[in-house]
Amino acid sequence: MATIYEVSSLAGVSLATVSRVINNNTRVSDKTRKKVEEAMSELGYRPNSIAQSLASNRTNSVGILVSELHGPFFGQMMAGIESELRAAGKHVIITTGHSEEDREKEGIDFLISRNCDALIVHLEGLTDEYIINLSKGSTPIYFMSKIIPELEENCIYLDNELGGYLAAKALIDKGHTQIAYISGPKFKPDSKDRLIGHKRALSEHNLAFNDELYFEGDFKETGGKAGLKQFLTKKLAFTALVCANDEMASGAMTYAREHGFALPQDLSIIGFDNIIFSRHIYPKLTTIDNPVYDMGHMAAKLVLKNVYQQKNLTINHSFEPALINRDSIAQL
Amino acid sequence: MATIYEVSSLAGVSLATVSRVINNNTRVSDKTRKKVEEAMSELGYRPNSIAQSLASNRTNSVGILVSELHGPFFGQMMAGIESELRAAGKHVIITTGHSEEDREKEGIDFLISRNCDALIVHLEGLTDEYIINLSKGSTPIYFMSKIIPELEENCIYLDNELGGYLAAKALIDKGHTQIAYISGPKFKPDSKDRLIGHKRALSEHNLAFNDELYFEGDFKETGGKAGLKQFLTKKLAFTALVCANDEMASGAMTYAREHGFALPQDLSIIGFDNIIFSRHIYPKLTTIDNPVYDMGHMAAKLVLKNVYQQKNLTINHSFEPALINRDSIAQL
DNA sequence: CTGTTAGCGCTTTCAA
DNA sequence: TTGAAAGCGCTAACAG
Repeated sequence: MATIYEVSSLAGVSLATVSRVINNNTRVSDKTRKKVEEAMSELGYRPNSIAQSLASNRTNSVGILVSELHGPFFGQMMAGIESELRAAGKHVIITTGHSEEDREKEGIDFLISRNCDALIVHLEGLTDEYIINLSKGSTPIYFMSKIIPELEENCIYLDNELGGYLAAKALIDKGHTQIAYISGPKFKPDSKDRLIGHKRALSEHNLAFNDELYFEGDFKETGGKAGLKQFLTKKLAFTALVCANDEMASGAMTYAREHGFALPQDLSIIGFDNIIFSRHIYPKLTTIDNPVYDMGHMAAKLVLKNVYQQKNLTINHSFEPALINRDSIAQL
Repeated sequence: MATIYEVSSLAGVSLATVSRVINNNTRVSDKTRKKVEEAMSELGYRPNSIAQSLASNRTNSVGILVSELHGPFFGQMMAGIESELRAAGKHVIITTGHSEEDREKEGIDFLISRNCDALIVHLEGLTDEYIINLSKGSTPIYFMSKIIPELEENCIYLDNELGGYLAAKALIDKGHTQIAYISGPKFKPDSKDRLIGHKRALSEHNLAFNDELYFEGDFKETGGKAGLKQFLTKKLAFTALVCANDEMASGAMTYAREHGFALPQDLSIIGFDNIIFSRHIYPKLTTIDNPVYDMGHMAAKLVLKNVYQQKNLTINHSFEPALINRDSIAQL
């Protein structure tokens, strides 16, 4: 591989000049620039990005930490981030935290030790305290689907409360009054906020929240099954079920059908997230859209603006969920 | 951040010695090693990986190119690769090619210019000729779900022919003789091989392949719908449908149900890939397992062995698909 | 507008 | 077993 030296001697200019045309930032005369460019293409020269990084203290890489690499939620998120960053010539280094405190710590350390210019992370296991402390380090960190008051400027988040509200309202609007609720893990803020919104919708319509019809799930298929099972064995009366995400909704549907329910006539179900498959399951799932892809885009823009000084980027930190009407709610 | 200099002066040894303990390869006396380690931890020293890369000409990063970041197939693949590599202290730089020739080229260039030690790629748009030429470069490249005879040692692939065979056989074993087939894009080797296996199963059972009951799909939901629609408008008789992947199977199911079919009684459907959601759709999809996660693992091992000289790694290049029996095939 | 000259922080011969 | 010293390929003052 040709180096900058060879280019400079072939073009008959100095190192610095070649560097300038590579980074086309300072003024170089057109004539000189042309000479250099010719020399570069003649030698098939490509700058060594490692050397650039060492000298400039910038790696043009941003570290991403997600809980899992698979799964529709993170897939969309990564796709949103990567497409934006890639277009700006930056690359992404991706690692996983598996929603566990230790592995998240480790993942972040890993990324930081890799000299990423910035991090975009989706954290589920770490405490806010730890996170705030982390943010004092020299690597800027941005947070997906999370809001930490002290670090609000670094967060991109969804209005989960509104989402919970919309889901409940969709059911109420179709005449449902006995509504069961399968939540995500209580320790996750998303779960809490969605539930708060749910309760607000209920009380706005003078409906009481029934603790018997509440179950704490795990955001996975199994949680949906377990929750519905519990409601059913307790022989509770309800016509509708809100699941705090689509995966649980899918699990609940499967369980319901296995136990003789006709869907949605015997039981209306609404999910949350609008993952790609929600329209493939049967009946097509009515759900709340969670614009993760867009949020990924926005997180990337935030980095581009703050870390790479890109101009003219409008940032908005808060995203709104929206109801996606499909076939899983029956009119009562 | 402390540098190696500070460590060396605090420990009262030379640069070289510190470097040796970092890379704990050469012999350093226990006493010296201990002194250095103490100095390192006292300063909170962490080697600068960029500088290491520049000096050693190794970046400890492997580039991954997938068609898409979302989608269950690539998610599993990346997860397999990342977990193995990460455990070895390597990191992955991920980018996308969107199945298009130009973007795949560009993605590979991008990764190479990033000085990756190796590449693991899933290519769909590039010609074998181009690929073979690429392999002559200095960055070793490994191929997922692909077999290029000249580069077989660098490929990890599935026996698609066998998969196609197993799918057809599953149907035949349940008494089906009129079988429709929705293929993936013809230009993809996977599509071709699956079809070949399908035909072999047919002829082994003295069944003729009916061209009328063949449709070239796109490996997406829409392909499944379009294919089934065509068969239906032509008013062809068939009791079973094989779809060359699960996404198309899901699309076909939706279409069938919208047109009054009871599944699987009126139409048996089998998919291919065993993506996570195949067990969530209704009826639960009988399909052919494609062990992408394991294949990802293996690709990572291949890199660890060949590029990072890790020992004791058994490599096998070829993987076998297997039938996953669920509920979407009716006994005739 | 262009060139000179220090480094960036580490690895790696080569000697001792 | 340890140290000295020469880079790795580039950027970024600074000077001209």
